[in-house]
Amino acid sequence: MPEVRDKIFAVAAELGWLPNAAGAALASRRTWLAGVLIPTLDHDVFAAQVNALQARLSASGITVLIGCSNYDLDEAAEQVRVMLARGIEALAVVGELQRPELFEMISARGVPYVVMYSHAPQSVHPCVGFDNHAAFSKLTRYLLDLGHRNFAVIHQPSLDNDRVLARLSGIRDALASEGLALRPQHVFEGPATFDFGRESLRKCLDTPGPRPTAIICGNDTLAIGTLIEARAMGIDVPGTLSITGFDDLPIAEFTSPPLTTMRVDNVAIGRAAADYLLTRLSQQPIVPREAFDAELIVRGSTGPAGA
Amino acid sequence: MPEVRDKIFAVAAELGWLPNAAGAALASRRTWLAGVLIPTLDHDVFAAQVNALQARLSASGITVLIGCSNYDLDEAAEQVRVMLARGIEALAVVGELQRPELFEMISARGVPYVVMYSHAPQSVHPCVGFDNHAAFSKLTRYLLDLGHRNFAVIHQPSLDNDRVLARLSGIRDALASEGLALRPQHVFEGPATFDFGRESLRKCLDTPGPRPTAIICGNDTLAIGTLIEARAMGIDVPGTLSITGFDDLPIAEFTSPPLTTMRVDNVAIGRAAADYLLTRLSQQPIVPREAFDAELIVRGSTGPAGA
DNA sequence: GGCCAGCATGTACGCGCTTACATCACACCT
DNA sequence: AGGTGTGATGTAAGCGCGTACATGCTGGCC
Repeated sequence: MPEVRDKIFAVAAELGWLPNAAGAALASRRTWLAGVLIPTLDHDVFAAQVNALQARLSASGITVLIGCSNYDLDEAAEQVRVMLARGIEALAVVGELQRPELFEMISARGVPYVVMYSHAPQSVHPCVGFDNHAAFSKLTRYLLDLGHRNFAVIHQPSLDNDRVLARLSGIRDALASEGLALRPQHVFEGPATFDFGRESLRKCLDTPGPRPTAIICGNDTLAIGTLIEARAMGIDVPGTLSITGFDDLPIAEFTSPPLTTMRVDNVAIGRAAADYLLTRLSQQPIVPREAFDAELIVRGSTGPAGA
Repeated sequence: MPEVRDKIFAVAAELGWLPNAAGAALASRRTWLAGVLIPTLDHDVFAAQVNALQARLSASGITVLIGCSNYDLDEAAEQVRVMLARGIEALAVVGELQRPELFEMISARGVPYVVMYSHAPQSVHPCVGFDNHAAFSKLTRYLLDLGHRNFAVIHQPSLDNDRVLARLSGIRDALASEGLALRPQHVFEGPATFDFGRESLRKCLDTPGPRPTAIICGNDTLAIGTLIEARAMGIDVPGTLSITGFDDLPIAEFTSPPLTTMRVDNVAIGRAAADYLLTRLSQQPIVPREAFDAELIVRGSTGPAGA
């Protein structure tokens, strides 16, 4: 009767007793803890991933420790250090651009890990995510096919951020394939806020020389800011200016005009990351890396160049 | 030289050693763990609070365990149980409507706790939040002063949710003070999505009898959905219909018309909750409950009735 | 020079649990 | 009837730390 144990636990719980996890961890050398390292919870994208990952792992009885790096690599490594000290048995980390010691620490302990969100084809790490470079190439390709030749980019801080860096090079490579390049004055880097999008558009249009006919934004927030400002300035979108975003926020469908953007299934990514770690934990054969796709959602904010 | 210890730790860290938290916890009877229980990470409001709380606590060397109840009271109690088993030394929980055993468990262990986000004046629990009832009374009062007499409400699920319940009664009480009441056909309860806002507006206007001149929405998402649909239906906002939200999402400023809503400083709430727990943990005298205020942000989506 | 206070150093116990192993009882087979 | 295997039950060791206490040492004082 193995259920006896459960009965004991049930009655003990009624008496207010709970097993002490520290004792159990020490004795069994199992903590049932996993970690997830993200830049911040303040982005829907990461919150959705973490939520899904946590739901999956907690269904398997494992508790997840959430660490926020605030986009700081040293902070990220430090967070992993404390997670390791707490005995995490698996780790999911957003982005593969990390201090080397981060990966060394977890490898030295034989802790299975997975890089979430980004997926560089030639990465040395197991990844569950999509190819940022390919996604932005596809997006740029779409605009090129629409006849655009003059581009601007408004993007979030690229420092230490492989996702943003990959997106930029995805754009640049697609342009280069047509012999085109970005004018430095047409590249704006700053906080991912509505205001930065607005302000960048104004600066962009104030720049002497040929105006861009398409603006690629690093995410929907920047794109919506740009859209707002374009509207305020009386600029015809997409008539004289096409604008794209990334993330497909729920609101993107309802801006005016509706925003052309790209969609990534963050819930699926979080779930897949959890599943990967779970199979690693159960010593089962390693499943091949899952590559997600960023889907282009064409709406009203983009159109033919010079229409 | 107490710094010797630090040197040892530093050199040990270089060798790849990390202190085992389970061992430390067992021996010192301190886990340096705190918990936070929220409905879901998928809402900016909670994500912001958790982010702030975590930042504050982690600065004091304490790790926070995040539990998501998915708006399920049993799940909430279960989450607290596992947190307790893991040895949390403090707990912040969103909402005071919880299974009694939840509070019993933490009280039995003498674990300090605080209710976040909501703040009922006569609550038996320490609270760090704002008064949902008062906030929606204020909002309703504002609309009444604008001459509105005919209201509709579109709100999120109220089951087991003290915040939503308090909001509804705040509206009802304010109306009652003018001898008014809500027609049941003008109250719509459903998921907090754009779509539910849109669909509710359509149903609302299809309802025979006098049409409302003002619609109070449970949050900005519902309000924006309503706004979108009103626009699509060619309804003049605020000319023939006033619409209000709650949360003051960044986008609220940029809808057309801009959304009248209420703002709550969720970062400050998270921080204050952390501070409260920290002082309780340090055995210092208990500071008085902090009551936050929901600030009314009047924008273009509201105007005089029948203007 | 001896004594003790004060500090540095060393040692061992125990936190609460898991688990491997020893013990025991029982039944079955030869 | 004795031996052996199976399963139930009991026992004790030890996981990796913190800490309280014992021990050793040094210096200052009478």
